[in-house]
Amino acid sequence: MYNFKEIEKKWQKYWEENKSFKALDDFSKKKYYNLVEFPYPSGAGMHVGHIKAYGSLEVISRKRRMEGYNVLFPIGFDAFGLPTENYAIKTNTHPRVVTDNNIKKFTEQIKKVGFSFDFDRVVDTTDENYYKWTQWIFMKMFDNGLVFRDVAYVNYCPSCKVVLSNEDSQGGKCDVCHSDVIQKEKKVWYLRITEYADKLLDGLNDIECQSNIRLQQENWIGKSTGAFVNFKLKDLDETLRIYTTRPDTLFGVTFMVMAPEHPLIDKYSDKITNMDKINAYREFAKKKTEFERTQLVKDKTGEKIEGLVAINPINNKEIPIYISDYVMMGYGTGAIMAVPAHDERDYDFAKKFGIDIIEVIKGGDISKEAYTGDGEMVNSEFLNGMTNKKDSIEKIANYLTEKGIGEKGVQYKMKDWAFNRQRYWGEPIPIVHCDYCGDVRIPYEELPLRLPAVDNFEPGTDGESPLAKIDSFVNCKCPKCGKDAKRETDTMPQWAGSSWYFLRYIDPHNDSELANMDKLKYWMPVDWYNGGMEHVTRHLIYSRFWHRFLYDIGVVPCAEPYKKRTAQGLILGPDGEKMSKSRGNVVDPLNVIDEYGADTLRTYILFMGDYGIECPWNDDAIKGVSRFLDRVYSLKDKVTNDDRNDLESILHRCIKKVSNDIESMKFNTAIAELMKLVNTFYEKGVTKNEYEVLIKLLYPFAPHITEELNKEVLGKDSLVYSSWPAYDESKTVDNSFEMIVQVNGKLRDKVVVNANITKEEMESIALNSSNAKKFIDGKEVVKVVVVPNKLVNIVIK
RNA sequence: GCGGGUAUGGCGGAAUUGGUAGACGCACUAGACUUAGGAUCUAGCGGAGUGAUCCAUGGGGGUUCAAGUCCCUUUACCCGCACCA
Repeated sequence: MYNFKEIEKKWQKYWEENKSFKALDDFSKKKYYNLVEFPYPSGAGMHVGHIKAYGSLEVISRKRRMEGYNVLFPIGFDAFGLPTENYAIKTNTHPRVVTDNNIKKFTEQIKKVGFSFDFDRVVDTTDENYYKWTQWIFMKMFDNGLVFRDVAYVNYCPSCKVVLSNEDSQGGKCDVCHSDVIQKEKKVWYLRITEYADKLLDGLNDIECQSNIRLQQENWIGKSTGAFVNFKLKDLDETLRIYTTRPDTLFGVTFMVMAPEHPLIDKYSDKITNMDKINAYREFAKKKTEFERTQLVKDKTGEKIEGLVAINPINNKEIPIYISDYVMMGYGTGAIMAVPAHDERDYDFAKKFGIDIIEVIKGGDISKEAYTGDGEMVNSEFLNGMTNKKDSIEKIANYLTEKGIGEKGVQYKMKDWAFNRQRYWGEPIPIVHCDYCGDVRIPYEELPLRLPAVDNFEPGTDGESPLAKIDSFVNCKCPKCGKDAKRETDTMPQWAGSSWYFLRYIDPHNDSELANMDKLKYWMPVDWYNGGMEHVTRHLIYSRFWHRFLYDIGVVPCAEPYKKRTAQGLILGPDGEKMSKSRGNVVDPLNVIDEYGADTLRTYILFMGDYGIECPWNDDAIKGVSRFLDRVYSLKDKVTNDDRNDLESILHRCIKKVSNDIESMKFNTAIAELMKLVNTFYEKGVTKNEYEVLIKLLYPFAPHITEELNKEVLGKDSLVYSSWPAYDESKTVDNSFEMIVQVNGKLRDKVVVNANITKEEMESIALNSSNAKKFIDGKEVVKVVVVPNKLVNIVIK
């Protein structure tokens, strides 16, 4: 085996000393900005998954440099967050120390893989010169009315003792510890991300990405259009406001449902005659876990609210009101008009509680089930006879507006971003609570608002931030009135720092602004962003939101930060299961580098399968790649100074295939093509020029060995800024091809023929081929199909 | 329930977008060189058959000169969202 240890060390040193991957702020050059999701520097160090995640754009970056681009390919660390804090608590070490150690370890490991990152632009979200600007953005949002505080039911993890956003508690589980999230009433800070819902939705059109990435974001934003309708409560000066996507079914309403947490219930508790039952039901609903709620979908529960009756504004009919947990307080208005004939949930509920079912859309059999399809409107007075859903909705919506009983409306599934965490290791929220002035942000000159030193990082028993115990931090003067005030002691969530890091790479040491506008104009937007699918409904949404906001206040030059977004598939353990410590199937990349070298590891990870799809690790298969690189190395002794052109078309086809495959992230077939080329060279010999092509095409995957061979065999300096091989389309075709002869669609013969043969010639050669003749003889030839440059199909009877 | 995806040898995976199914690699088999091999090289490698051939891309049906690829239908698995009104 070639001496990869020596070679890899040598070239890593060379690149570092020559600052080979430094991105230049030279605006005259054509730029390319490749971004990979920066790692969380955990104590476990680098994972093979990191290498796959960075590997794609590593290859693209190396190729782009050879294509003459000024490439920005940065790396940094997303270092605030719970795992570090928990580790700090466990080992009684300061999170700063833990973070510094982990970053150091990670950096060493990244360098050992030979990634071509620009290490002069490293950002660390926990560095005060960085989080100063995270706080600055927060304050700008505060100034622009995008930050508010509210008492609400929020996702709360009882184990981590922390409030979670919707994005952090998907599926009802805590993102960090996976315990069941409960709903707790708390006063929390929110970022008004819903105000950007439409912009985030529209912007998706400007991002080149796989359809599932776009779709997931669309679903997460969850826009629906419909109408709000106000129902009067009988004998009360009160309206019950509901949201519906089908206002045209208003004549089919036979009951209404309020969420258990709906405020009108408490407001009119004196009017409600069965309040004891209602309260009992609310208790029952509260106790249900997310799991139970989803399991009992068919079996609706609820209670009729006695004493409150609604009036249908369209026909003044009296409508009973129920309470049920199938209506959520967090969506729409927390109350619905129920149309059992045309909604499955309402149907189930009506059947169970014996409520009338009125058909207003023809087409189904409502005695058996709800009909949710389209059809002719009936029992609906002025809507009767209409068959187009759009038209009937439009008509009723106009009617509602005219009569002042409702209006068109839009709803989103996405909710505002619960933004505070009761934890130490995060950005302090730069807000002061003053008894006289309310919530006041600190002056910009006071940034950064530093994290104070503490001894104990444990949150308080009531889920209080550890910062609350530091009097010197908490007690301060109100920036507005100068009286005694108290600082906010919660910190920002993990996702804050990562929502704008790609901007800081552009100008990482700027201490007067987030980043210089001229530099931003040059580098932004990010040309290509690769990362994990798991961030599509979190980081990707958040960072697009922040960037859109920064665009609106004129800090960045473009609305959408990313031009193109791709995602890699997971690397599974050798057993085909997700890698995890508890399963014991984790592959340590450092061990692989030790045994086979970084070039083999990098190339193998991209060779193992379709880049976008998960694929199990295979300890044996890596040997094939190791063998391949060995064969490339040994080939150096076969290189001749000859001049020849019999491999010309093979070479040009190979350049074309490898170039195209890299661009479409089909790295596995690109590498397969290079293996084929090496096999050809072993068979037919190789000249210096041909060898150079191989070396250059292989370089983005295996840079160390190719740099070495480039120097040793070709006597050239470095491949970093050499040129990417070009191919000539006209030279990719041979002057002869293998013509396929089929009889009734079945392969019967192969004949090598001249490339510029006519269709007639092809036909006659096919008809006269001895193998085909055996099948044709004695039969009638009905038809002959000729596909130029490919095949002839003889149809017989 | 809704939305999206996948199904090809013993394994990971290819297939110019309707035109030679199984590229490339692993594993395996035989041989060569070796004191030795977890090294290297040569040959073979979907199934059946001595063979010519036949069968084969989850199952069934269809369109076509030609289907892994298009259409209908069915099964299994994976992923995302989930009582969103």
